[in-house]
Amino acid sequence: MKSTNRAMKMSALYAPTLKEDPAEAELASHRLLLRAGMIRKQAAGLYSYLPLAWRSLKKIEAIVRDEMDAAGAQELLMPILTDAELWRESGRWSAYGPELMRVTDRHDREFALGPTHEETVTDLITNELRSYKQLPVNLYQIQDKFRDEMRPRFGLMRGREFIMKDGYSFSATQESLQEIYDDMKQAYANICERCGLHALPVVADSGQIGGDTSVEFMALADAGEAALVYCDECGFAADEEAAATQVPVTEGPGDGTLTKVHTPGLGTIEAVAAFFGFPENGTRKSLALIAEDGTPVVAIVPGDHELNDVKAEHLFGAYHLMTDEELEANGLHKGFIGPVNLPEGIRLVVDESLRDSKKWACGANEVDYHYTGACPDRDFTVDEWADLVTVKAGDPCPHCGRPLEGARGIEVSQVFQLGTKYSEAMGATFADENGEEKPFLMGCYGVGISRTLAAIVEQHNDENGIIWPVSVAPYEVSVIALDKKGEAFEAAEQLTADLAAAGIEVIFDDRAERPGVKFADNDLMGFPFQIIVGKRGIKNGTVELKVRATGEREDVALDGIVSKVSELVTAERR
RNA sequence: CGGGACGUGGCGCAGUUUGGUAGCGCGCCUGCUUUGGGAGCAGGAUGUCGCAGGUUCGAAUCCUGUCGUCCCGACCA
Repeated sequence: MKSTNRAMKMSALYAPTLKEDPAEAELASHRLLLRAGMIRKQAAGLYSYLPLAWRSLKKIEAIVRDEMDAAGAQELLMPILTDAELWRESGRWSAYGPELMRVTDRHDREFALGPTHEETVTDLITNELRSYKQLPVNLYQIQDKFRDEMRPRFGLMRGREFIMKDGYSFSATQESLQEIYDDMKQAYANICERCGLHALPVVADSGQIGGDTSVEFMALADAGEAALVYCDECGFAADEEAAATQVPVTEGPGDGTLTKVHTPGLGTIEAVAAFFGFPENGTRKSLALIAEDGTPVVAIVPGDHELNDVKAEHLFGAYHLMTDEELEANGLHKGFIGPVNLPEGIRLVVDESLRDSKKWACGANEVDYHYTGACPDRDFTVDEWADLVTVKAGDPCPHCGRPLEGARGIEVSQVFQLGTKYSEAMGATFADENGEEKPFLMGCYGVGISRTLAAIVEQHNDENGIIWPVSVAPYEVSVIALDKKGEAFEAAEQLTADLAAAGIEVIFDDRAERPGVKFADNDLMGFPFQIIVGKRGIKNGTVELKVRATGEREDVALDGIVSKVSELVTAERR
């Protein structure tokens, strides 16, 4: 089947643009996609993709398919509706919680609208893949996914229905899984690059197993929901919540003898540091909390750092900070908590970074008093040393020691080594070389297609609208006819046809609008190259070429414009 | 789910405090003029004021309930 490259007429295009910012949109991507007539909301977290957006989405999908196929993955398509039985087998019917969209058929049989397809794909292959000789297999699909988000937001960024590429690999050995995982990681880096996204592969899981078993690709953007730290020097990057590093600490004031200091009303780190004339890092932050099992705990981190919620949950389960009543019941005083003279029965857990520090400035467990020179083992006993801090910008890189940069990011994709989690739960096994039944080693690999679109807009826009990278632009070139008829209009019409014949994706702004309206709409929609055709230029045999990204314009001879634009476009197709 | 805000022509908003004939800008339709950065003049159409009850002679406005949307937080492509 040969596809014909047709030019689109903007007079017929369904892309209702908005002059004013929609009240509901805050984020640049959300606002601009709405304004450019590319998406419309159906309900919270549910969007229609209008023709322009759909073209861009199909281009992103094409890039993803190309990279997947090149890496040896095979595309298939599984049902969106998935049997509840499968979810019960894996334990996720309950574990997934209210986020799973559930439906019931006329026979009262339960189903879920797939939020991801580990169960379905495992069920699919389990009867067919019987031998290690058939492995590995790597399958993927691109389809709509459903998640009943507690808070859909930011337009396409977090929807209840969204387009995802989800892939799953089945291996006989860890080496094979690792190999596919590495290939997928590389493919994902290529995808971001080809979509014009500046993204970092970020360690997502602190890795109890060790090594990198999950990496998220974060498109850097201030609007991103995730905070991350990264190192420009060695390329290390980690989710702020997952990052682990040795935080440098300064010693507190004093000569090292335990000294009680009257600090009336100084119940904050800031006030105490100021009082001693010392950096906040020289103080110790003590937090009182109740672990999931009810144990009262005092957790201590360097004064200028925060307790990491995720790490704390690993240690204490579903913990909570003590309320005022609980503090009182445990004999603790808000603002003056510390490791010395801790009431009986309170477990003391301290961040690793403080292990070698011998002169602590900390609360005295007495209202209006602090200690300086408090020393572990001599003045108090630590029950457990653990990694507790939230790493922040400026902390040393765990690999090379240089200061980490901080940034925010949009998680556009993730690769993950699942191991035998699902295959074991669902009894999916194969026979190995020795005829022994073993659970498959699985990996899963996801790309948020619709989110990628939003992330691209987030990174590529200015006050006038979207600036599409050529590789994902709905049209590569727009031809703007300034006149509604006559010689110049006909020249524009002919030029459009010539560009289309040259294999360029072109849209012809033939609307009976004033020039200002056309310029504004074309900028808003963000076509990378605009060719402006007016009678002024046509008289001299020229048209004007405008590059959306730079705003540069230049007059180009009409008979040379097709080859010139072809060159420019081809150079930037990826 | 907790906290906050908001639902008024297609879009953006005023009007609600202090109840009394529903308004503005943009867009839309018609005509004339205009035509290289969101035109001008003239004329015109479009609203059960989210929904349901209630109070009142009278409700966009007050009360109760309900639905929806957005923002902040806990989860995730």
